[in-house]
Amino acid sequence: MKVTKEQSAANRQALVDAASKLYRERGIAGVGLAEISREAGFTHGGFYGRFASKEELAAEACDLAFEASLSRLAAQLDKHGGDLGPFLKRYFSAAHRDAPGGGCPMAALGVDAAREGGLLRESMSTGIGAYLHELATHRPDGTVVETPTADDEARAIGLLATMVGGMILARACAGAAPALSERILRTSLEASSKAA
Amino acid sequence: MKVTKEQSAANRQALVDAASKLYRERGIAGVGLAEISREAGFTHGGFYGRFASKEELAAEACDLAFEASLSRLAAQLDKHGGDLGPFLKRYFSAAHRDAPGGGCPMAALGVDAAREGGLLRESMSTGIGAYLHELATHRPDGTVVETPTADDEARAIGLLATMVGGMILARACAGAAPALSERILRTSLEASSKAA
DNA sequence: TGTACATCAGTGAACGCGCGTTCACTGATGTAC
DNA sequence: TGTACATCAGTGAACGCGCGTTCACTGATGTAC
Repeated sequence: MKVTKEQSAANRQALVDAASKLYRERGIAGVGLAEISREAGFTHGGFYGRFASKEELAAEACDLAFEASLSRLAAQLDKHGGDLGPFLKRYFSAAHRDAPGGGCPMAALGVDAAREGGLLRESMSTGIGAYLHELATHRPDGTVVETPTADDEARAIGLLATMVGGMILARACAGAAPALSERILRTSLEASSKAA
Repeated sequence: MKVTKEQSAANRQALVDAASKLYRERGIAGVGLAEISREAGFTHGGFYGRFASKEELAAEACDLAFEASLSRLAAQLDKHGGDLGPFLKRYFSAAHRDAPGGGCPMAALGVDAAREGGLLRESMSTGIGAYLHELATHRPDGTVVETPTADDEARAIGLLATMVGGMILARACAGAAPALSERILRTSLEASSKAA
């Protein structure tokens, strides 16, 4: 049955929402369109009326995850006068480690983007660029620059590498080596706080 | 047809070899047992005479990748008198970025270990621990300690996080944003060299 | 050392299942008069 | 404003395919005599 244009747009968005969460939790290859459709409240028959392919959904799901992540970063920076500390503390929390579905798109989907290529890698590349820009323009002393220097860029890349690597390592041994996982979180937080 | 015990052991090993490469290239969920068997030169019918499950193969494939990785690290440290520089230069090379199948198990399978859990996460946790130990016991000044201090541990974790995160980010935007990918490799190398 | 036979590594076909994708159909929406 | 009808969002069933796993079978290996 047909629904209103607004409802239809909301329904499409519900699919992207569900995909963004499930893909970050279990990977692109780990979740089927049927499950995503079910999670959003639909049958999967209508999928190809809304998306050209699974790849397109994955790319939009990645975009959405970056939007949320970037606005969280911007909000935290804004709230604390440019101090990255509070943001990093949340980033390296056990809560974030244990809930990838709502967390950092790079730690959750970076490897998938490398494997899948195509639209997802495009989205991921754009997102990484935007994230680096946000980090680079906010200097440790609290000042904000419009055009970051090479040093600003380098600081941002080092910081982001520590964030993504630390989170992936902490997740990779969570449960199996809990003490190690905690130590990785704590140490990565210290290392990134010093750098930022 | 039956084969000699030695041949049978070699055949089993060929499966682990193939799995170790293919899983690192395309992920655990991205490669089937039939393809791995074919790559090793067999039909997939005999698989369950050699392994209890796909999970068991994945764990052994991960173990093998760590063995190779750790001995490469040890060999480089040995060759250059404890200097990590040459190893890091190879780690952050375009060659390593473009050939995950023979490369770092943490950058390639860390996220899969977090998703799959079970035996794979056990293997990954053990491997991460061993890798961190190797890094921690080799100090930047070239000396080797038997029992690393908390500072040694922290240095190792910060270093490994930069390695894994930098490699994953470089791979995630390779092709789609080549200049950015190169910059991530170069900057991560500088950041990790300074830390080590 | 030579022969007879039990073992078992590997084959090939099949299992139920979920995958991404397609399509004929339904019926409420939104438009034309 | 009220009615007739075309549009099209969403349904439900089906497609071919590859998945992990199972199993009856084959025939060379390795052992017992």
